[in-house]
Amino acid sequence: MKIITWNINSVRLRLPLVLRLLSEQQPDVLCLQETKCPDDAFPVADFQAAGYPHLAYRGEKGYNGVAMIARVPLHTPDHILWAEKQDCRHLSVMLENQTTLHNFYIPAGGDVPDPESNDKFAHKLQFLDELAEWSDRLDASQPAILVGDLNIAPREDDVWSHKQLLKVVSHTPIEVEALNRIMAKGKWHDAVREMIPEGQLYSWWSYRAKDWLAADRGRRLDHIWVTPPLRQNLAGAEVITSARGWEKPSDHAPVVINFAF
DNA sequence: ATGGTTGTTTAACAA
Repeated sequence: MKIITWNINSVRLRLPLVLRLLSEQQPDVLCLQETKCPDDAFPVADFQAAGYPHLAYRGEKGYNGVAMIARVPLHTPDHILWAEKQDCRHLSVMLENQTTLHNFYIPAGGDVPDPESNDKFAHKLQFLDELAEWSDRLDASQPAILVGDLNIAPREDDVWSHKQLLKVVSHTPIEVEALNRIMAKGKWHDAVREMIPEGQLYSWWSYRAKDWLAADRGRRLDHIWVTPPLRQNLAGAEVITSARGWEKPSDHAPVVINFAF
């Protein structure tokens, strides 16, 4: 089974890129974030025609939005509301093999890494607090997968310069420690880093760079986690960096996980 | 030290 996560930054504008990824990669499930698409405008027929009849989506006008595009059935779509907002930032389904799949879009958090002066950063930290409490209550003996744009690059080799990003939202100690506290409980394991344990690894490159590839000032903001029962089934991970260079790209690249079932 | 780009929706706002 192959699952891909991708922050698409408008599913309607980038529909041709999504269809290209489905065709080239043939994932069983593609999880999208930042669809920026109300549910009544989701391009259902295009995905069905591409061989992906099973869809789950929660969108809103202009911002946020999460979706799953699958060639396998997606049962009991559900969601949780986080940090006292109605944002479409979470979507979960049950797969045929009784594995729960969670798709998250964690708030970016604005520019200033101070919750006192920046409401958006306070919102991000509250979201992370609630994610920690929710993870504590999770039955990790059951197979579950968590994917999405978590908007945090936790490791020094998840960013182009650890030192230069210490005060940049996405790599500040307060966010990184919040994420690491969740991981330290042993409920979730970083599946991508279990498959690719060493070296620089990024999934996002800013639009503002003149030449994103030459500068290569990336960050690993997109993640795939699994509960302990699935660790033994991990069979490879990959960032499709080339997709960042496609025509009219998202600023995020797709992240792939393969399971040996 | 600063500005740099993109998408949605139309002058900001979010990322």
